[in-house]
Amino acid sequence: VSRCTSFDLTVSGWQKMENPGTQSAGTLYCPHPLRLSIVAEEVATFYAKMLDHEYTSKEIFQKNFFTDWREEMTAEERDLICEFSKCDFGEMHRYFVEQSEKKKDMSKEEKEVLKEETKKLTEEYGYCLLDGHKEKIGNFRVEPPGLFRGRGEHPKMGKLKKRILPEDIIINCSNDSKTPEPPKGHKWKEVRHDDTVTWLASWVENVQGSIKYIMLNPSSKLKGEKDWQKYEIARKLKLKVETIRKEYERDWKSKEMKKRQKGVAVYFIDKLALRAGNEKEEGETADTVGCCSLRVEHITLHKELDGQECVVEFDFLGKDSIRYYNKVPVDKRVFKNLKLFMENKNPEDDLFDRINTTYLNKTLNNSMTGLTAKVFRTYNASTTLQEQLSKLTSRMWHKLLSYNRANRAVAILCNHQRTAPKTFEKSMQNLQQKIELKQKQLDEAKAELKKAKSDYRESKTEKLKRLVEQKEKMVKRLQEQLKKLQLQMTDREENKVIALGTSKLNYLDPRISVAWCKKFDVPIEKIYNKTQRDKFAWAIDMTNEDFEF
DNA sequence: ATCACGACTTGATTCCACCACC
DNA sequence: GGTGGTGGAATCAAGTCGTGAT
Repeated sequence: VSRCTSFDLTVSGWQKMENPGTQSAGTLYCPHPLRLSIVAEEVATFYAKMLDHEYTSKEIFQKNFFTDWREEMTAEERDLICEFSKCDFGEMHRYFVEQSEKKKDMSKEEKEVLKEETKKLTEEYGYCLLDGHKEKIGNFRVEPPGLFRGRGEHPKMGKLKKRILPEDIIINCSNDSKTPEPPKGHKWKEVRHDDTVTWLASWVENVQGSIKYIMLNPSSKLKGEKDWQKYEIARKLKLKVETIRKEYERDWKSKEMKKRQKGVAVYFIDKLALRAGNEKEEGETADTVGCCSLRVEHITLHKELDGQECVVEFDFLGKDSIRYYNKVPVDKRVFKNLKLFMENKNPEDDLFDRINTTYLNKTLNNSMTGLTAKVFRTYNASTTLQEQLSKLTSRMWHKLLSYNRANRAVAILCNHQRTAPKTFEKSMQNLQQKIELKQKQLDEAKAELKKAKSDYRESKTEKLKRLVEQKEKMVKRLQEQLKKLQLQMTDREENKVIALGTSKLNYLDPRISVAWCKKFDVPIEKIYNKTQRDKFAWAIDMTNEDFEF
């Protein structure tokens, strides 16, 4: 813990203390400033830094923060500071705003020095040796203390995430390697030599009690091999999927309710690429669901909707509290079953009350070794990309736009969303302006062409003929440019709340993209940036244009 | 069957450096 | 030369799924 500066936390509403007691907690006046102990001050700064963030205004966030903050206070501070609403973090906040201004105003040279320092750190700590190969580490820094920000309505938002000390950290390295030295005056919690796992270091995080790991970068051989395996299993599913579909269709008629539920659940997972939906501890996390944890309240059945029969309307919060909303026409038998599953249940009851992910995965594994619910997502995503690419790629279209569209189809399937960029509206307006300008130019060019043509009809000179040709060319070029801009506009509009990155990185067999690039003579750099090329090096190496997922 | 835990993948958001544009 | 827009990297939360104890 280091004190960068000393703040005065302004606390109002108390009378002057005659003798506050300790040296660290200074004199408190009403409503004058209070000097905090180092530990309490640091925690206070965590909050102060976030002041203009929306979640600091949330009651749960404030409550959790205040409770944890008070635990870090000295007894005296705890006596003085008992009401959150009377604390003013303004001065601290201003300090950090100033700091970031200062950082921005640093000279080029100063920035260069900093850059050099981080580079040195990366070189020293950012790599490890695995089976004699130097490999990049993904996250080689321990997570710093701060306030926990969960996603969605997280019951633990605002809680203090404590500082991790060497005494909390387990090091995992091989027997014969040189054990990394702990910082001076400290010891590691443990040094072990477990070659059945891939992590290099771990610690237990205090908010959720979960284990955090230091692991290798996706570019490493270890991760690459795993990635390749994943896609191979998904390809195996492609060969087997018709049989599996017949299996679960049979389940829809089973006299065992459990089997029926399983059959419908797998149908959803297959058709809609839903996640498995493990059960979660209530009150510990945000209330989100996946397939197996769907509740009655998350679906609405429509015998008929918008001219379609047997429509299921899904509306629930999935991973990261991202809303899944979809209206899907389903098989009649599925529809009937759903009705049955919902009978005599309350909205908050489980839709599939007889099954869970463990059971579901067990039966999937019986159908095909290695098959689990998530394989369907990978399979579905990669197949969709391949289909869309062959459907959309044409000479007429800009190839990258085709790729984007195919990628987008997958992102929509997987419900990968993002919050629209802050600058979205503005950049759309700019584009719109460009389009209008281009349109005007085109109109003018067209008029000129018309005139040139009529001139040419008047007197058929060679010169005028060339003028007509020239104007025709001009119109054509402008038309193309306009079309390109409009396409770009559509592309951007369609991408407003869709995130392409996740599917590209985790669901799309890179060999599909590599093969497509080779087939259509698109440089791989147009599709994958440097990091991505490193991660997918295995695929770039082994794939030719004939690859089929 | 149920549970807790451990390891690993997947995911949105935030941060930051760079580059086109004025 | 400043600046704002953007893509890529970093961050760290939140899933999936397997294991082993009860």
